[in-house]
Parts: sequence; structure tokens; C-alpha cells
Amino acid sequence: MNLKELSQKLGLSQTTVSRALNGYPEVSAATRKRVQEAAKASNYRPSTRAKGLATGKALTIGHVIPVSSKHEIVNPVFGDFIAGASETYARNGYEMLLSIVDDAQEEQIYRGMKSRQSVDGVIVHGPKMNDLRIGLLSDLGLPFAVHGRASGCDIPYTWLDMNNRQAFERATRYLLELGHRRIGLINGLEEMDFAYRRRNGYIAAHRSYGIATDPQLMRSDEMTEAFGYESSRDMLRQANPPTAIIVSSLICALGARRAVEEHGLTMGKDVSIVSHDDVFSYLQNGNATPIFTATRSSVRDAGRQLAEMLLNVIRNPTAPPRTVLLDAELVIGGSTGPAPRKD
Amino acid sequence: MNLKELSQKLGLSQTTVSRALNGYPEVSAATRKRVQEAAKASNYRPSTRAKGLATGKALTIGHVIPVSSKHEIVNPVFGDFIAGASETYARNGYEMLLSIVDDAQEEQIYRGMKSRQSVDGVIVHGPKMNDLRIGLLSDLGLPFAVHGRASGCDIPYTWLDMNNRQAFERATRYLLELGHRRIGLINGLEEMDFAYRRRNGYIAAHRSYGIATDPQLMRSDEMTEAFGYESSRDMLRQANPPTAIIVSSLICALGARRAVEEHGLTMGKDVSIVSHDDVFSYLQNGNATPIFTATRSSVRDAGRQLAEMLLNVIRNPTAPPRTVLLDAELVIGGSTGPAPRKD
DNA sequence: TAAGGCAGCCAAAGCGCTTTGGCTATGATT
DNA sequence: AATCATAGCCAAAGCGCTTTGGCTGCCTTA
Repeated sequence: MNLKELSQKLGLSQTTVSRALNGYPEVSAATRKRVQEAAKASNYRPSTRAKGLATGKALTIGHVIPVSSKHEIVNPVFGDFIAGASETYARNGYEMLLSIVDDAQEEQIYRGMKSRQSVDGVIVHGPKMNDLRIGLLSDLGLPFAVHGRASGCDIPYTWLDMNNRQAFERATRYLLELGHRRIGLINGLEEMDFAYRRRNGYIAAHRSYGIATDPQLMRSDEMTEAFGYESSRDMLRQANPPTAIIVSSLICALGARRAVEEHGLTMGKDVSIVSHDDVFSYLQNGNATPIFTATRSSVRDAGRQLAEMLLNVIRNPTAPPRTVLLDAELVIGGSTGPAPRKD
Repeated sequence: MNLKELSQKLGLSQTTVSRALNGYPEVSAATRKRVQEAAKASNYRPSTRAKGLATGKALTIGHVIPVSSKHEIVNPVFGDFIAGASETYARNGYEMLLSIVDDAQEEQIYRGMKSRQSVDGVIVHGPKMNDLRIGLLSDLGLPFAVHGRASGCDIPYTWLDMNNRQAFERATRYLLELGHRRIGLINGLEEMDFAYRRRNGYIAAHRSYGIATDPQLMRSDEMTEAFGYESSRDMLRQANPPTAIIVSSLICALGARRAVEEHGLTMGKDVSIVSHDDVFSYLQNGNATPIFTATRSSVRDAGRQLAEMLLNVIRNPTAPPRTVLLDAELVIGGSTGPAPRKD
């Protein structure tokens, strides 16, 4: 069923039917009602393609998920982020186009999206420091919004980020207050902007306590369970092992716990662990009482909000970019305790 | 840059330029080369919408991810499955449209996709027993392929599934051979087809050993870490606790391990655990030696393959549906051992 | 009573492509 | 020399919508 057929069936012109369905005022109430009912009855929905051609809007948002060819890892935050964004799109009549793409091809993908006009805007995931995509999208004139920020990009753009630095400074300080003096950091990949900020927070807290950080206690890589396990194990094997570890993701933290227990140590007593918790739906940090003490910020909420912000950029392209900095809360769970006394 | 501009610049008709770029024979080699170079130079790419309108193809595949309103959980298998499918689409010039959708609205979404012609076909995720979607899509005439199967749907359709029943029968038998006689089952939601088949395998193995299964040892719910933990904890608290547990997902298995250790027991000695491993990229089951003994089948491979199958359905709609049944391998890790002797 | 305003409808153009049905040379065939 | 393929190009229609620019008839207003 298309517009033509529907209008013929109703004995009206395509113009009138179109206007009736799209809420234009030049249609009598009676006609509008008749049209709407007929549309529903014959299950009519306008072709997205034709509508897009006519209006120049795609009513579609692109999400480009980078998968490093080296690691081949799909960051688990995307699932929940996208679920959040999707809610916003559904409410606003937008659809979501997903490209999972090798780092190297990313530029081509964005250029393609622009020239084929397949999307009205894109969400940039996983910004790196000095991320090239921001300049590119800005040059292309393709509306975008960034989940995170890119240190070193000085052009203004729309972003939503969590206060990574402050969260990790607070978490580190919390451990320092508990008396810990050797604190490990298991972080995401060096080049990721969030990892850079988190490390800065970790270092700042140490500095304010007049304590030097030890490169031996700082690791960064793709945040898998295995990475959490191996780096914790290696740290614990050192001559002067840490009494606490800060971990950038719950998944890593599961690995860290495994290492701690394998060493015959007790988490929260012999070794304290603080994690960041993105609040994945399938990986709650305990129910009533959190398992891990954690800095917490829901990535799903972030998705909802950032999608909303992008739609605003699209609706109002000349407005100055808006930015949102979310605060992570620090929830205290069972994985931390006072630093053990040296006997 | 659009076709009209490009053809004017070249002094050719739109027809010729279009044919040159799409590989039709009615164009001289010299002209074709000239057109291709000009297209590349001016970064021309045809508008997907216009092309779609003209050809009737969307060059887009829809993925509808159901999120139960009750649980609000994004199944972590989707991330890797989609990454796999995406590789296939990229190779074939297709794009991926994602809808994350409340169970209740699913029918509307499929009808919408059909009538708006926004996709050429869809992948059905997470089939339930007697899944209504299969009949619906079949009626709508929207090409589809199912990741899994739906017991009770007798119309033929294209699917790719893992041999759930056999995998769990083998895993259970492995534990029985090790002398375990009380084996717990922590399974996915009852209504999911895969859960039904896995339970059947579990039961069949018991039966072939002449052992009755105990309802007290069988749980099923959304497969979160917390669910794995809580059900294991409850089982271990029973008067006659299991000496082994089979778990439907690594994420659940992490929870199960937590419960085992919290009970002061050792995994692989006091309690054996076998899991299913979907080979998530961020959650490897150990490196050299697997942590968990597990039935293993890569969901990413499944995505690659099923996408290929769907494209075939689209290209050749009248061909009889093809089906693929993957065998899961059983990898032996450190989480299983002989049943402890009763003293 | 004539002029003007407006509510309510319509025909047709246009969005950027593909594709049908030509047309015109050129070279081969008889 | 006349006929016929054929290679190589083009104009125009059509895909399903929106939107511009009317047109008609009724109701106000002076």
C-alpha cells in the first residue's frame, strides 16, 4: 500500500492525504480523521526512502563502532549505550544504522555516510586523544556528537562525558585515606582519552598525598577479564606488591579478583579493589550491597542523553555545541578495606 | 556531488554514467575508465535512498534486538554476533539497521520494516519456543533468517543453530563419567528455545545413566552474573548440595565461581563447573588453558555465517530454506575434576 | 452587492537514481 | 550498393513521497 493507492481508495489527492497524515493544517478535521483511519486500516506507512528523497532527511543516525584490527574486540559498553540511544531514537522517529568497522577504514565510512546521505548525523564512540574523526566530521559538515572527549581537539563540538579524572582521583584518594600506599592501576588502552584522564586523576591523588606513583604498578590494555587477571597476578608477584588496585572496568575487576584469590589472598582485606562500573545490564555489581567498591556511571543513560543531544544538533545546526559532564558516584562495596598492617 | 552534476561535468548522459559505474556492458572501455576516475576524484557515491527508490532494494538488513521490558537486559551475545554479521554485510555492500525493542512492540517493528521498505531482510534473534515472529515474517513475505530455532514452528525457514542439546548432553555425561551424581543446571529463561534444548540434553544424559534429575537443582532466568551467583549459592546451601553445576553462559559461570569460593570450596575439586562459552571477545575463557571446562561455539562465526545465509535468501527467494547446525566442542579446563568422595 | 479573505482541496514538479526504449554511426554481409 | 547488426550513446519515464503554487466556493465585510 502506497500513497497513491491510499489516496485513490479515499478519492482524495496525494497532497491531501500526505498533509492529513503529517499534521498540516490545510485539511478539515473530518477528512483528517477519515484519512488516518484508512491509513491504519490498510497498515499504510510511508516509504522511508521516498520520504527521505523528498525531504532530504534520512531520519537515521549512524553509529560507527571501531574494532581495532589488532584486538578484534567489541567493547561491551556499546551494547548498553546503544540500547539507551535507541530509546531516544524510537521516541523521535529515528532509526539507527550500525557500522562495525576496522580502525583503518573509519574515514571512508564517514565520507561514505556523508556522500550517500544515508544518515543525518553520527555518534562518535571511543574517542582517542587528538582524535582525527572530530576534525573530519567537522570538515564534512556531518552533524555529530561524541561519547567522551578528545584531549587535543580544540574545535568546539557536542560531547557527553563522565568526569573520569575526578572519579579516579576520588577513588584513589579513598584508598589513600584507608592507608594504602602502593596502589595499582589497571587501565584501558593508552591512546583512549578516558584512560588518559583516569590516569591523571590517579596521579593527582598520589601527588596531593606526596606519594610517587610507580610505573611498575600501572598497566593499560584492552579491558578483558584476562588482562585484569594477568596484570593483577604480575603485580602481586612483585617483591613489593600493591595492597590495592584500581581497575577501569568491572570485567577487568573480575579478573583481578581471580588473581587475588589465586594468591590465597582475600579481596577487601589483603588487597582492596576499586573498579569503575558502567552498569552493564548483565553484570550488576551485586544487588543490595555492591561486590566491588566502584565509581559508577550508567552508560545506558549516557546513550539516551547523548542521542538527544545529537538530535538537537541536527534540528538546530547553527546553535553552539552543548556539552555534558556527568559525575560518577563512588559506591562503597565489599572489595575495599583498611590497608593491612605490615608485620 | 550527484549523478546529474557528474554527468554534466563529463559531458555524458546520466544513463551512460550510471551504466559505466554499475558495470553494464553498453559502455566503451575508454568511457568507463574516464567515468570511474571522475567519480573517484569528485568523491561521488550514489545516494542510497535514490538508488533504493529506483531499484526497490534497500541494501540494508534489519536486526531486531528484543529487550524484555521486565528485565531490561541487553543480551551480551548480540555484540559479537552483530560484529560477525557486519563483516559479511560490509563485504557485500549491505548496511545494518538496528532496532532495540520492547518485546511487546516487536510485531509492529516488523510490520513497519516491511511496509516502509527500510530493509531487504531481517535476522531474528533469540527465538523462543513457538515463536510468533516466524509465522509473522513468513506471512509478511519479508526474508528472514533465525539465529537459533523455534521448537513448535513447523513451517520451513532458514536458521543457524548450535547443537544445544547434544552439547549439554555431552557436558553432563562428562560430569557423570567423573562420578558426579548431583549436578545442578543454571539455564537461560525457560521460554527460550536454546534453554529448552539444553535442558533436554541435560535430562537425556541423566536418563541414560538411570539417574533422576532433581527440580531443586534446575534454575532458569536471565543469564546475569548475579543469577549465576545466587542460584549456585542456594544450591550449595541445600542439605544435599550438588558436586557439579552446568551453566549456560560464562557470565553466569563467573557468578557461580564466586558462590563456590564464598562457600570456602574450591572449584574443580569440591565443585565442578561446566559452562557454555560463546567466545565473547572481552571475556576469554583463559588463554593457554581454559579456566572453565566449557562447550564452545563462537557466536561471532555464527553471525558471519547466518548473515551470508540471509543474503542468499534475499538473492534467491524461491530456493528452499537452508539450515546449519553447528557442533559445539567440549574443551576441558580447570573447573572440573572427579566427584569428591563422601567420607 | 461587490470585493476580499480563507478554508479546503488538487495538479504537477522535484528529490537522485535506474531502466526502458530509442537513436546514430560504423562495419560486416550479401 | 543496399541491407543489417551492433556498439555506444541519450531522453524520458518512473520509483513514492513532499511541497509549491494554484483553484474553487463559501463567508465576511463595507
